[in-house]
Amino acid sequence: MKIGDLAKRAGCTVETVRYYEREGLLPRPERGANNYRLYDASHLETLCFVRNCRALEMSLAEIGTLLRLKGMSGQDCGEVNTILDEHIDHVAERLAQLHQLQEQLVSLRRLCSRIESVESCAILRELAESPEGDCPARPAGPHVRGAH
Amino acid sequence: MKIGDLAKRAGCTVETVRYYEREGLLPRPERGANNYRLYDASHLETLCFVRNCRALEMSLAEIGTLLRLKGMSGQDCGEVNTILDEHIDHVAERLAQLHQLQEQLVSLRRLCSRIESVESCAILRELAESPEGDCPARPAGPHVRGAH
DNA sequence: AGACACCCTGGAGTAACTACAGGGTCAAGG
DNA sequence: CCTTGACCCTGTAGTTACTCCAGGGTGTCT
Repeated sequence: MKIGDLAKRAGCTVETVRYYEREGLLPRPERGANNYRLYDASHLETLCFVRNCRALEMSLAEIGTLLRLKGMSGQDCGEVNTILDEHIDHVAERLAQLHQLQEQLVSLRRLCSRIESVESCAILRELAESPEGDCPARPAGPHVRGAH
Repeated sequence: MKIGDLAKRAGCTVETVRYYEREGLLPRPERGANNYRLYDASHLETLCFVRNCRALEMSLAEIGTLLRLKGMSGQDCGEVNTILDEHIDHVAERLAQLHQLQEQLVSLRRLCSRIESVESCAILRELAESPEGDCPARPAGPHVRGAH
């Protein structure tokens, strides 16, 4: 099958397919007399593998490692499990970080309930504060320490 | 003050300060006879503003807009609130997405509890599945549809 | 005079694509 | 036979928000 068919079946663009080939995630396929790439079912499987991993937001480096492990028959899948566990931890950390961020944003947003002038807007004032009392432009205002 | 002092007070690197200047977020400061940049308190305030916004993961484009609004005295802060609301929505969407991702990852991980060969590992099999039954390499295996 | 810390400019590198520009190939229709 | 349109090719540049040099100048201390 040609690159357009492959891409459609895997749900990505032809540019992405060529990109994966350049990055070494997809083996270089045969070429027809017209220099078109010609793919078979195993290419499709590999591409689906990559796209599924990307949908789970793994990095291409992680996916490359998984593909190498997948190809080493006789090997056990302990490393696969480890990579997945690490990725799960990574996502958990990012989730915690975003939760905290969301709280900070919401409490910042509450500082200005009604429309005021930009000079008196407590949001803008809060955002101009220095990390450790170092921004001397506005000496000391009402300000939500602990919110961030 | 010199760029190193400014950067230290705002908690960032000198490269980042110069980058913000290039991007138009920080006004071009005066230069000394030695061509060194010379900053004052208002530069520090602006830099703190940018860094605080970045800590809240706003984009530099959003921050630029906020800075322009902040500078237009006489203006009301309705647009500021709108930008913040949109950013909060954006973070909320990302949070929901990551929650779903985490569930998918955990149920994928459960497919392989003990160490097996890479040929039989259900994680690797699941990851090779096509989006719509299109990957014909392994005709039909036990497989957790609905997990993703 | 030398060592060291700081400053300058300009350019390359990061992740994972996306979007061309400029060209070739192929099948169908007029 | 010619054209149109859909596909394919290579190679390069752009995206975000920095980070990290290379190669050079400046300022202070000993």
